[in-house]
Amino acid sequence: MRNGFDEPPIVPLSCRLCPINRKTVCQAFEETEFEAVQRFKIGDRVLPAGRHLYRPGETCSELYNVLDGWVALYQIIRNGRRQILDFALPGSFLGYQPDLSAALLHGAECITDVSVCVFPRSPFPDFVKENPRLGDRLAVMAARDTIMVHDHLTNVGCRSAQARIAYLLLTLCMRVKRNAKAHAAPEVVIPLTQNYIADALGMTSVYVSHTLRQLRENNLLTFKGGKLQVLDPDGLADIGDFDHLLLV
Amino acid sequence: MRNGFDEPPIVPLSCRLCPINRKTVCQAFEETEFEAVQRFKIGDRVLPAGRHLYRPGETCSELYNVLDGWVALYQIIRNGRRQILDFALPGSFLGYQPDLSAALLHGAECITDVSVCVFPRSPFPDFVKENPRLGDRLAVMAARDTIMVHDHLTNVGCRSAQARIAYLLLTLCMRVKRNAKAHAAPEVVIPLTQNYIADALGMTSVYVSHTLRQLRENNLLTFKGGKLQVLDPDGLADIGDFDHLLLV
DNA sequence: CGCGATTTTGATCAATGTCAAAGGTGGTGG
DNA sequence: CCACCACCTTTGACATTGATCAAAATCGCG
Repeated sequence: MRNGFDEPPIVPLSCRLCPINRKTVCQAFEETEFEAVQRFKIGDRVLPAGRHLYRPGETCSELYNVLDGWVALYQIIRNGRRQILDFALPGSFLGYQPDLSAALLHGAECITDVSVCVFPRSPFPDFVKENPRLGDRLAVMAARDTIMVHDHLTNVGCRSAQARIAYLLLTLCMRVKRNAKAHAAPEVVIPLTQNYIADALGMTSVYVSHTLRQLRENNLLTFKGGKLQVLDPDGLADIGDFDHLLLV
Repeated sequence: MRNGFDEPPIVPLSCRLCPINRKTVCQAFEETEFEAVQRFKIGDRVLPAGRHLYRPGETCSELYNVLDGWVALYQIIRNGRRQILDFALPGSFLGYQPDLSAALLHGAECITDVSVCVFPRSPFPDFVKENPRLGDRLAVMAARDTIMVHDHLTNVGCRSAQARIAYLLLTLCMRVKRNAKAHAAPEVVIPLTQNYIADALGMTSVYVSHTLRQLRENNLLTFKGGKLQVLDPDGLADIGDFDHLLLV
């Protein structure tokens, strides 16, 4: 009903078997407490690519754990430009903010088909009070988000176009590999169009295309059809002056 | 001793009388609990302008509540450029991150003389466990920080030089006025050099100078010696396409 | 096969950076 | 009280990056 679309069906899933229960807010719970979470959650939901979980300025009655897929968190300003703030991957907790009943300042758009686990929003503060470790866990996750946005901001503010793209792709590459642990595929799936990359990095999609060609012509990488091949990791890290420090 | 300087002396202050005890993490405590905070804190400290609370890559044994003054949070990348992530004002809680024992990824430099309330770092997680509302409060504050960085990122990524500066100054103006409640002074103190502004907005200080002149010549504002006069609030909000939405 | 969305390419232009030098400003010590 | 120094700001000429516009090529999909 939200956004004028029919909502996809809700599919129940056991929290105990949830593939991301150690990565998201649920890490705050012991194995034996999962049934409380199970009772609290509304269910699971699948959204097609292009659908919005919520839009900037909306109020929302839910909170989301990303189970699968890629989500873009973004803001839009009056001049029409869009800034992508972060790409949310499985394990991200979406929609949390200081005042849960206030309008959301950012939006969340599904880049791929996405499945989420849905929490009800208004009872959430009480749920946190009943589960003290949850507050702690939320703080840690929010602090982690802050660090990621810091790095993103530094990328946008301090680097050239080539460096911005190199850095972004390397970072995403690391995140994807960390999730899909232990397989050294030559190709990494990064399902972004050049337009998403442009909106994330504060540039235009045609300049992204131009810059990607430069990187390709220097045999640093290949990026086509949402698949990234890093041909020269060291060269690319050098271009992107990627510090290898970040473990985020 | 840190940074090779002598540390300024520590001055004890009553938490109950603390001017910012309702704004920072301490908001989690009841009036009657303040003595626990008082026992936990190390003391207060005054640092001169230019001094660093901590630098990127350092480990740190403390956490800080800003009592007075302006602090720049920043990152530096290999090419030597610096990105200012946020300006911390009284009430900010500095140094918190997901893994407290890890090296800090950003630095904190005093823009003005600054006074802080100092917490010990390693006992902090236990302190949070003993005071469940503190975890909650930390989460809220971290979420608030995330929103502020989101806005900052959008500013840097989406706006022109004029708009970036207009937006930043308006935002800071609001924050300052909110702190020093209820006096409609014609001048607002924003103790930043053009270089700080440049590093915050991903531009050079000479272009900041140039752009400030444009704004001044259009009778939008005056900014000299760290004092801002907004001559044309509506015009400035228009240039900075400032949405008035944000209540952060 | 055909359509919409995405990517590519090239030409041109505007915004911002770079460099260099001159002016201001405030603080410190004599 | 003055002189000096460090730092900040201003200015102008020029270089460069990245945006804009427009059109063609490609891709994915029904």
